[in-house]
Amino acid sequence: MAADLFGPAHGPAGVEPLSAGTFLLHGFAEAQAPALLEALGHILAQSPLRHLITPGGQRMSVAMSNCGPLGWVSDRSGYRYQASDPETGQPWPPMPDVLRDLARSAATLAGFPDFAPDACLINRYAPGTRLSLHQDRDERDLSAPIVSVSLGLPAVFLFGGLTRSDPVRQLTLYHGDVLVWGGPDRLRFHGVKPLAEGIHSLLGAQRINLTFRRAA
DNA sequence: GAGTACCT
DNA sequence: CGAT
Repeated sequence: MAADLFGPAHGPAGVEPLSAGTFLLHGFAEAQAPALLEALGHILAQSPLRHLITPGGQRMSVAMSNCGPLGWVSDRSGYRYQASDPETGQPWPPMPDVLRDLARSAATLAGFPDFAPDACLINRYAPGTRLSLHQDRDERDLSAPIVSVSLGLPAVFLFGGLTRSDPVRQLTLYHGDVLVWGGPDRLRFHGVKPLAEGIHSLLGAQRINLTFRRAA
């Protein structure tokens, strides 16, 4: 019957609803991982990973870069999106089609059709790297979802509510997983626990996270 | 407008 | 969050 061919009646196979506007696409990017990493190599040769400084003056443990028309940056003056890499003065590298198309198809599967990201934040986690609980609220367009692609070592993702004190769920994100949140969940607090030591067969001792947004 | 994904 |  249809459920055998197309998955269970509650949704496509491999799409796990976590909340009204949040979906975990197990292993959705796994087959594309080599192509994604190839594209990433070219991007990072133009705009290298670097540790940004928070407005409070602290060095972030995550190493970041961007591709696409806009990139997220933080320094002593605050958080913002901008069209050029402050490190090089050049525009951020273009967003390769393989990245944009992956994000778009994942968003569609999660119920957010026509997702057209104009920013892709690239985060590298080494063992011990963490990202404390925060909201993605620097984007002008909050109607578009966030699409998060996990590559390499697994990480414990923290997924809270709409206020900082709401209870926080923990879920492990594995290589190839894609998490999509939007609509009523778009402003949920989230973060990542310190990355555990390990060696991934493709990426070695690191996790790479790609986060696609519609910033403008 | 400040503060902010930083720290204990 | 607070000031307006």
